Amino acid sequence: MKDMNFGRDLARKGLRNTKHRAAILSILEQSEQPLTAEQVFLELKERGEPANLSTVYRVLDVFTDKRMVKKLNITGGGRSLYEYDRMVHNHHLLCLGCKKILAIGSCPLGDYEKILAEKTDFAIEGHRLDIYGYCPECRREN
Amino acid sequence: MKDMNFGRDLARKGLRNTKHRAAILSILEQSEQPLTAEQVFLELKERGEPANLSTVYRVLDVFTDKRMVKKLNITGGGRSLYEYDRMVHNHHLLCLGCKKILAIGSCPLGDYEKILAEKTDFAIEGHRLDIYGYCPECRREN
DNA sequence: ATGCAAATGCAAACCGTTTGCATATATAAG
DNA sequence: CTTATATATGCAAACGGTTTGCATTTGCAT
Repeated sequence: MKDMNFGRDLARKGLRNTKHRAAILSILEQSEQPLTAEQVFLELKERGEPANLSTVYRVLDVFTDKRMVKKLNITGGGRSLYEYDRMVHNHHLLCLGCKKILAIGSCPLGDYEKILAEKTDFAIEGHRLDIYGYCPECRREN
Repeated sequence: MKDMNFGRDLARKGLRNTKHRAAILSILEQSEQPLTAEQVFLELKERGEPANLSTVYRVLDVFTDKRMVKKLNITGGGRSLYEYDRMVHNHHLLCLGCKKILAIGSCPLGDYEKILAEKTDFAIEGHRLDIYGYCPECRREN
């Protein structure tokens, strides 16, 4: 967080340092929540670095390829979310009321994957786990 | 499986017994794999009960509402899959090679959800867990 | 400073899915 | 069995998020 140098991060990944890319990376790095492409697009406008929506998609794609950003499909259908990749394995807890998303650092699947690999003879590469429920605030409200 | 009466199942759910609905339910019930709307559409044609694609979507929606079918978003983006709901909690193991999907009856998340509920004060309602890897056949091939 | 590969803007295409409306059909009432 | 009516279907058009082709601009190596 402190003293981020996104230009250097881009160069390290072999990417050109453009203001849009630096801005998008900054937006995602600073966001508490994963963001949609459109939210990134709108935030760029607010920051005075307006970009075309297709540029936003292209940049997010590149970042995803380079493992700088994670693309999430938590909501199931429709739109994707993007979050800054802090290089930790995590999952997400989604509030069905206010739709807020909490990142969860722990993962209960290590042993299970081993058991599953034995049982099925699959080479397990990974998993997706999202958990949903109602957050304390939303529980209080109804 | 034996002696299925889909017309009766439909009536029990308050749905009219049409040939498309009975056929779609039968197709899903007999399928080893979850199917896309288009696959259902094509199979209907093969069975001599051709339906419009929008009808297929509407029927799948109704079935999903009535909990006769589960709508899956395993692949992340793009298309949804539909599977006959056998009323058991399950997860899916997807082969990244041949894309086949295995249903897994076991679920490792019971205790974890309790712990998470305590830690976060969320009321946990459910979760989504998909696991991916390479099946025995695909492992052998490369 | 300059040349070239890569990034961007713009508009149009894309693809899975949904919708409005006219017609056809299943079911309940007589 | 017939009829009335609510519901299901077909068709074509719209939709929403995302992608793409192409002309223009920009970053960066030289």
